[in-house]
Amino acid sequence: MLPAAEAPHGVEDTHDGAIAGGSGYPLPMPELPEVEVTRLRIEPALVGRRIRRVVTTPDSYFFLTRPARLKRSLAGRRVESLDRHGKYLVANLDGGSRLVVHLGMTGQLFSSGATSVRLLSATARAALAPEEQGRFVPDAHTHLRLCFASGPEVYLRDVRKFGKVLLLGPGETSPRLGRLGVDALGATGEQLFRATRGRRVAIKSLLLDQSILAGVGNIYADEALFHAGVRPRRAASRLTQRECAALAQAIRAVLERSIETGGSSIRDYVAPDGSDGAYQDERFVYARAGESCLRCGEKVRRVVVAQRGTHYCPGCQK
DNA sequence: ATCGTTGCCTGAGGGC
DNA sequence: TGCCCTCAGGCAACGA
Repeated sequence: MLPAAEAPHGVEDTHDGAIAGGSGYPLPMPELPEVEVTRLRIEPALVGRRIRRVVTTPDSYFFLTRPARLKRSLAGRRVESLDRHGKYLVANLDGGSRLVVHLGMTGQLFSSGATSVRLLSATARAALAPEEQGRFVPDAHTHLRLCFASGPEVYLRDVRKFGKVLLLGPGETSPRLGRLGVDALGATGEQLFRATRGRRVAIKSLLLDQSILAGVGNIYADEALFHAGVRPRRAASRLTQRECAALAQAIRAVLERSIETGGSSIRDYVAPDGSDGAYQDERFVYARAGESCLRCGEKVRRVVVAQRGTHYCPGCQK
């Protein structure tokens, strides 16, 4: 795939299917695979480049660092590297400061050099002048816009503003990052077994706890529990060592597989270059309530656990 | 310490 | 057609 930064900064390249709506499935959120895919795709447009100017929307709770300080501190900084911790993206800047981004539920990080951009709300369509058909124009949801001396700009767009952006000074730490548990890609059965001891909450709730495993969200929690054969409402403390091993293995497998296929994109997730992830086609339970289990044929059920839609197969999961 | 609840936000979709 | 209502949910803060 062509790195986003190599695509010409022009209308033509953003033309094809640039603006599109959703497909009608329930809202997923960017989880570890989507954030990792975003990281990989936005990296070429960010790393090695020096920020010249920063444009933001008005101050709001989206900004854990006030816009005025963001603009002041980011201007002139060069992006040295881009890391991911769980669902957080961390841009390391020269001088030692770090720009931290969380995509929340509807966050989109992409560059104007992307080959196409699938925007989340239809209102953005109205922002497109006819002569700029297909080319992204920063709108009211575009909370952060990074301009460089030349070449593509980088946008952080978030319709619902559940995402967050903050700037850490040299050596400064963040409770948000500090609280994160082990990255879910490296989850082991032993870690999971230890973390579940003495915990009476549903195993699904525990999987969503970012201080234990960082990166698992609603979709992959449901999918991993399916593959491990564990019902989401089981008390965490009741899982056996063997089940924890199976669950850790399932978590790693679904996350890795999703990264391979470009991340889920049922509706809200949008790759910076607009390409769609295909993992949605490999879902066994998520958003399949009432449909037949692909493995045993029983009807997939939907319940609410930890205030979140939760899907499982009563035939396959015990 | 752990657990459950609340609020932040806005678009989509259903019902009438 | 269009309005009103509900739902979706990551995360931190809060109260029990």
